Amino acid sequence: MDIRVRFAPSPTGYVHIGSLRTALYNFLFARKNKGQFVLRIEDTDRTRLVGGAIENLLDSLKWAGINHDEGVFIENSELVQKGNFGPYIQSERLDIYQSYIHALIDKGYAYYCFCSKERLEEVRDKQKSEGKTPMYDRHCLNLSKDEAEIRIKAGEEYVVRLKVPDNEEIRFHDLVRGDIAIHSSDIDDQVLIKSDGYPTYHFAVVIDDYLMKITHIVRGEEWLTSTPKQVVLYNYYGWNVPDFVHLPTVLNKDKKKLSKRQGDVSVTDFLDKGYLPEALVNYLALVGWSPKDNQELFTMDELIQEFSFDRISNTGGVFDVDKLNWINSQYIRKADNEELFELAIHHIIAAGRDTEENIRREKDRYLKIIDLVKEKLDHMSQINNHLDVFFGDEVSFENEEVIDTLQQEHVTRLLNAFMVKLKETEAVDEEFSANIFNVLKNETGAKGKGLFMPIRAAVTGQLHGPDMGKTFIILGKSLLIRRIEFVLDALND
RNA sequence: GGCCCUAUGGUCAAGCGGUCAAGACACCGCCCUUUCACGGCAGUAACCUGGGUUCGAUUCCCAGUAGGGUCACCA
Repeated sequence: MDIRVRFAPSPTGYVHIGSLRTALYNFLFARKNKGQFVLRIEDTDRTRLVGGAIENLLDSLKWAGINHDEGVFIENSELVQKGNFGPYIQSERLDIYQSYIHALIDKGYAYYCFCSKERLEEVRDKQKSEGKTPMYDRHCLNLSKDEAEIRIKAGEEYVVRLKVPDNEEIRFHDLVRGDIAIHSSDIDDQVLIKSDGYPTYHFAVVIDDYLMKITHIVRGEEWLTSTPKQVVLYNYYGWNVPDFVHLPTVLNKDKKKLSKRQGDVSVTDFLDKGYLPEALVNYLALVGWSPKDNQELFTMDELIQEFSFDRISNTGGVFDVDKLNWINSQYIRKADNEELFELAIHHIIAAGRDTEENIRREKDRYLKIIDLVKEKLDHMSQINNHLDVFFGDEVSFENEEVIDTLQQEHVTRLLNAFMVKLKETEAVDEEFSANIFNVLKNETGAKGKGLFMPIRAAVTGQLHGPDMGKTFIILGKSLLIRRIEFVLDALND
């Protein structure tokens, strides 16, 4: 049997990082087993729809390199659907759900319910106050078919509910958690069709997974306890139950489900900060799954090669930004400077430093800077922290220590000597950079930190930073001269 | 509260009856670098508790405890 899996988000906004991991695991499993990966849109809650959410979702998946074979795609900024099991958007499958719900009602496996929301509320409140688990009291279970039809014709609002079997142990197998059994008396008579005619998740997911021939349902752990409801449906229809794989939750530092309040949770948040997609995917793969050996850095192909459900852990994992940063920094160091430049542009503009036009005009210079500082970056938005040093005639002193360094007695003489050499040289090139400190040492007698630090302080305004010689070359002769002039003036005042 | 899942260092995690209980991130120290970073080396730090089963439990079973999930006409 061909392996078929699906990722089935609802278009209610940004893509959560946990969802991305679910999509990733589905994708890896499909690729590893030469199966099909379907993208289905679950938009049955008409009240929570967010415009543009599907496009955003598709963009995020594409950015991450998680590609599907079937379902909803975007082409020439139009949504299109591909595959033999469509439509892949649930709101376009209403007639399908209707026919399947009638089969259920006819067999007595589902029933009409006319209870008002107010009544349901009352029943729930009463049950809660008695310390019971709130559940539908089956008030409408025994309405005759005739009566139901009369009330429907009269225009009364209704829903269709699942008739959960009495006194039965509902069992299913999960590839991560093993055998799970829940007693039917703990399961509510779930609404299957809402009063607006749309199906609920629990109904639509079963119909669609069946019709789309899904073999493995890989989804978040939050679905684990509602799985029996779906298993009941499979049994009523006489369909084979697919394999379930419930993934451990991605948690915050406080071990709660990762949520927006506590920082970045959406894929676009990470894109905006300048994380590389390969790095995010690499890190995410490692929260909840581990390889056989101790490998930490994976290409997508390597992940596909190594991935298997039996190495998924069964405990929720905290999303550790420190480790993400480490992985991202590894990728940045290996990345091509051109690629990093394109990424950096976005952040330099966002920081209000310069226009795209100007940045591109100085591309060569930026490429050298990036090459020099990329090993200091966790993510590309940090590029801005390293740019001041390379731009502007004036030097801003980072702190008191810098000023103390420059106010040492020998420094004016040292800087003047440096100035002379700068003016003498044709260009500040590698040769100049390689020799200048020795020359200054011989001429001024300054040495060690007394030589090196004042120059660094004068040129950059800081006491630490990238290699001095390379910095000289990037700055160039004229800019260096203007800066030394600026500092000498400042020291005179 | 009912039901379900889970329990190894601060974090991710390996382990699947007998190990001095891996590795990575973070942290600390040293080396390299006349700075910072990178890199290299070393270090601190863990099997939730109590009962069983067993010659022997981190590993299997039960209970407790703790954490998480779920109890909607949301997914």
